Amino acid sequence: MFRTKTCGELTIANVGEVVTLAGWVQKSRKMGGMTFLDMRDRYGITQVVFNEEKDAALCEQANKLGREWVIQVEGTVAERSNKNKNISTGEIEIIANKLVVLNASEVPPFTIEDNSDGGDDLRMQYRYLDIRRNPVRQNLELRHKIAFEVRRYLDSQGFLEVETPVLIKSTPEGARDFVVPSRMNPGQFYALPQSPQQFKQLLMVAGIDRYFQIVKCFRDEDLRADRQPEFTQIDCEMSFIEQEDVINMFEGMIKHIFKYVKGVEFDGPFPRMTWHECMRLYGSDKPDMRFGMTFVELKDLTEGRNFPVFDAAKFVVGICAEGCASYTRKQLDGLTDFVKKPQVGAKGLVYVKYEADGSLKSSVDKFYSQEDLKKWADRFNAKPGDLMLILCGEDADKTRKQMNELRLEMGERLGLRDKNKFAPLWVIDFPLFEWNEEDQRFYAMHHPFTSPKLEDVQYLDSDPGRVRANAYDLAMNGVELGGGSIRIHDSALQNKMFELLGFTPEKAMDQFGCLINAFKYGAPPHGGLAFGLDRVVSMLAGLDSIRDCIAFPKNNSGRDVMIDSPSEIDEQQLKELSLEVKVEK
RNA sequence: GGUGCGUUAGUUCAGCUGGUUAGAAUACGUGCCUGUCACGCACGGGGUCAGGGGUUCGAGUCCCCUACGCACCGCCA
Repeated sequence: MFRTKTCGELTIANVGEVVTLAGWVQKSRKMGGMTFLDMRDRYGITQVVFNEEKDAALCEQANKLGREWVIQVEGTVAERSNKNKNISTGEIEIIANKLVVLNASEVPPFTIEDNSDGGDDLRMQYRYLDIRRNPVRQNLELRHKIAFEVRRYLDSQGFLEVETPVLIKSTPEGARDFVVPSRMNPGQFYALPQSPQQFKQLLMVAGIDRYFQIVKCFRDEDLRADRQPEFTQIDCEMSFIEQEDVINMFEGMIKHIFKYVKGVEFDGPFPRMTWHECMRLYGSDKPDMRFGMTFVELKDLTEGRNFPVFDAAKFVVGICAEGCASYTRKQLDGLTDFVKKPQVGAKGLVYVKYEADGSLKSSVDKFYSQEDLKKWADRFNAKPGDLMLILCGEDADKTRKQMNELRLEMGERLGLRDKNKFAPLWVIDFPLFEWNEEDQRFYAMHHPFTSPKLEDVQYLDSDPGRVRANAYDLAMNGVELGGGSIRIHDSALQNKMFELLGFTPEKAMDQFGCLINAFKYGAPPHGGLAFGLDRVVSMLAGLDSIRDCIAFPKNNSGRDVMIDSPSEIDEQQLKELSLEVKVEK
């Protein structure tokens, strides 16, 4: 037997037992004739003691060990004279009587400790060493636990986990597909699924009325801290349900996860807000609800005072930062620089300080009287000591987006984005279509199978932009955790949708023919949603990047720096695949 | 496709206005040390300053290009 105990389980209760441990050398401390060895495995750290006086040869052997060597130690559990309160095994130590080196190790390129000295890049290159560290391993443990609780909850609700294919058909709508050449069908390609959307709807037609799958999805788009080319969805679909049923079922799932994984319970049902309201109050469809600072519109109060910037603007919007009237010139300049960054894109920032003495001081004093500013302050519901920050612009949507950035920045600066606070929000009533300026046409905001609200069907032809969808997202702390919709199950309505989206019947048939045909054979009313597992895990772990909860993630350029992929393939492989490669420089 | 920041010892970083032999911490090695647990002390080895070009009497430092990394915008139904 390699080991009788792990490095994390021995306590004062085991004193006197003879045990065998196996693990890695975390560190050794030589104190004259005594050597203390910290031995590590997945479960913890146990101190092993070697004493020159008792066994000089064994002690000498121990002194030769280096970091990350794999060893096996047999010894007796003893109570320590000096206890270490920081670790669970800190009350005991092993008096070694036998030491076996199972494998030596080179000096690792970074320290395998909770606070490693290694940078991200290096840790990714040696991810198998990085995962030995507690913080990384704990994220993987959390991920496992969440996936486990998802299965436990959905199983208890009668859901069936069904695997769907990974090699499917490319559809040019939406994100770019990753494609895989088919050797047996020269010149033809599979695509990797961006989501199992069509398959899960087919499973509804197939009568699997409660389906889920924890499934890898692939999108060939540029990456971000919260976007990987391959990511994992908790993909779900239900039949004979309405939007309310879906929302309740999966609100239950999220609550279940938080309760059993994190010990967090939410008070009452999650709040809901329509998409339009979200955009009006937060300038975002995934607002961070951990703090206020909702938008206040001011255009009507700014007119007639000859301030050219506001007069020229079609839209004026502001937020009120509580207790920030004491902001210095430098801080305000910093905020102005922030909104002027190309990523935000505002031209400037107007501020109004509500001083403690009740006076109002602003960057537009020349144009607006105290009385004018008082009216603004009243609309903000501002109190003495508050700071109002105002942006304006031609385009209300654009200006709101800029204000959203500023609001989040202020939330950050004021410490209002507490990682241990969780503020969920169902965003409902998304628009069905989204106008694309570049292509001068409507696109489905969600996907082409999303059903319109019954009462809005009348506007499908006359005013498509006005049509709301039976679509919903779950946002939390400014992150979109998931979203979904009630699907169309009526062929006539589906054809209408394709028509509005500019599909000819032939093109629709070519791309979605299977689903269209399936709908001829008794498709039940159905709908569902999908959560980003990586994002859910990151949320519970308080991570800034989903990379940290993925065992082997890709870097910013979509590369796996550990195995060095993607890579070129040899001529023979290309030939078999009937491919020729031409890389333009 | 674009913007910003970065690249100096194994690692994380400092290096000012261009000026003698490029530093610190940590890791590593050697020695001392019998209750350490971020052990301590002493000594030591360790550098293509990302690569290329330019400016200059002189470049880690200034300029340009390239590569790579990170964050973001576009993109992500």
